[in-house]
Amino acid sequence: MTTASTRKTRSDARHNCAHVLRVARALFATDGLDVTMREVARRAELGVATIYRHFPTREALITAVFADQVAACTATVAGAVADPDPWRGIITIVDEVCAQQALDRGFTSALLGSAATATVFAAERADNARALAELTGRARRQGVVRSDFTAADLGLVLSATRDVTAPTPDRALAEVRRLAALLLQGMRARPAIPPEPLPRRPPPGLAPGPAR
Amino acid sequence: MTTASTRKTRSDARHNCAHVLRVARALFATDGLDVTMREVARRAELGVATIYRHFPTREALITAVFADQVAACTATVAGAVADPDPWRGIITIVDEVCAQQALDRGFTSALLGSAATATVFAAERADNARALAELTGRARRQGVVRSDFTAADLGLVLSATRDVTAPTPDRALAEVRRLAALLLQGMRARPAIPPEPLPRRPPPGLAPGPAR
DNA sequence: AGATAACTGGAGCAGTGCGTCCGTTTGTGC
DNA sequence: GCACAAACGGACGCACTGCTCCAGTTATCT
Repeated sequence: MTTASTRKTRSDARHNCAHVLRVARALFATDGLDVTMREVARRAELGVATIYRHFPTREALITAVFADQVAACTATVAGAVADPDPWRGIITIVDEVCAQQALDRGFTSALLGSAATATVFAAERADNARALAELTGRARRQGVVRSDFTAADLGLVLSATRDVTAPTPDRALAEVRRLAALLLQGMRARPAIPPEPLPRRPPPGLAPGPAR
Repeated sequence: MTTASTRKTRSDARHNCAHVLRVARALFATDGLDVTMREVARRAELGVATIYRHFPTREALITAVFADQVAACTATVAGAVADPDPWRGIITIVDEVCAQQALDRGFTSALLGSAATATVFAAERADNARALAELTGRARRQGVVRSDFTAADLGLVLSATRDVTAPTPDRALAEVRRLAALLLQGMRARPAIPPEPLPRRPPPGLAPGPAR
């Protein structure tokens, strides 16, 4: 690690590394993050040990696979925050991130964290949270979103589109877009209808509850 | 099965069955559906075999645990459909179901289906879908929701609140309510702002995509 | 071409989950 | 009280997952 060996990394190793990355990306995108290492190996037509040589652990593989997508996402957020029109910035973020989520089943799990990946990309998540806070604050001050809108709401929106299940990617994208549109509509500043009183919970005894 | 045995089921067996059901309900509610059978047994202070005697399979246990909650949910939907005011019906459904989802981590997975439970409660789901379709149709015809609103949208709303993660049940409930409020706001009929054009996807090359 | 270090693949290890078997305990009817 | 079927509990089998070991292969440098 400190001193480079006399030999360079063999070309087939480099090729296989990239190949694994490609295959894993495709698998994670279609089947989600809980694909087994054996399955990745099988689809790459390689042995498991080969994968483990390039990516010492499952989590490392996930991190490597999603690194650039997460970076792109962070860039999108940064760009949106820089937008002089905060509302357009919000639209951009929601639109982009939701599209990413719909087209790649693994992406959301990797970024937001799931059972398979505890704390990967925590730093990026924190950065994004800060950026989102600034953006929502500005939007609220400019009065383009409802006055009680917070960064937490925007986070809520982004996690609401988490697992919209649909048979095909096209339909998933359509559904996520639809949901995002509804939510953006709900976020807009608008004095017309008050934020929904949500009155009366009619039949008591509806929720038996945890009984704990 | 055809002829009842001379003996009745032993009282301890009945007691244990109910006890397992109670414990499992509590565990599923707090920890989600992927709780181990061993864990259920441990918490119930019983052997695993005892659980398997009363509930031949894991899925059977889940079904038994959530049967009444699903029934209550279906009843809520039916009641809401019967409401002369379709908008209030929609609010009721969203409110009730979201509350249920927030307070019981297992409920949504059990009803909507997840990795752990493939097709349990499929019939109830179908019934609810029919009811929802009728309700949304009526709401649309009466003009209380945006003209392009469909039953699929309502389903989207209900699945959007799926896994809102929060440290405590209280906070989960608050977040889900908040999300539901935003969505209901977005669903309302309103000519003011058009349904969000969602223009320009600025930086190309944002989504590397599955590369498949 | 030949030496050699790096790379590879599949068997194997440890851990975990669901569901079962069987010897032991216990509630129940007489 | 006693007999006995029913219920119990924990060890066990089987399948699967992340990860490692080691003998065989192969690209690269001279």
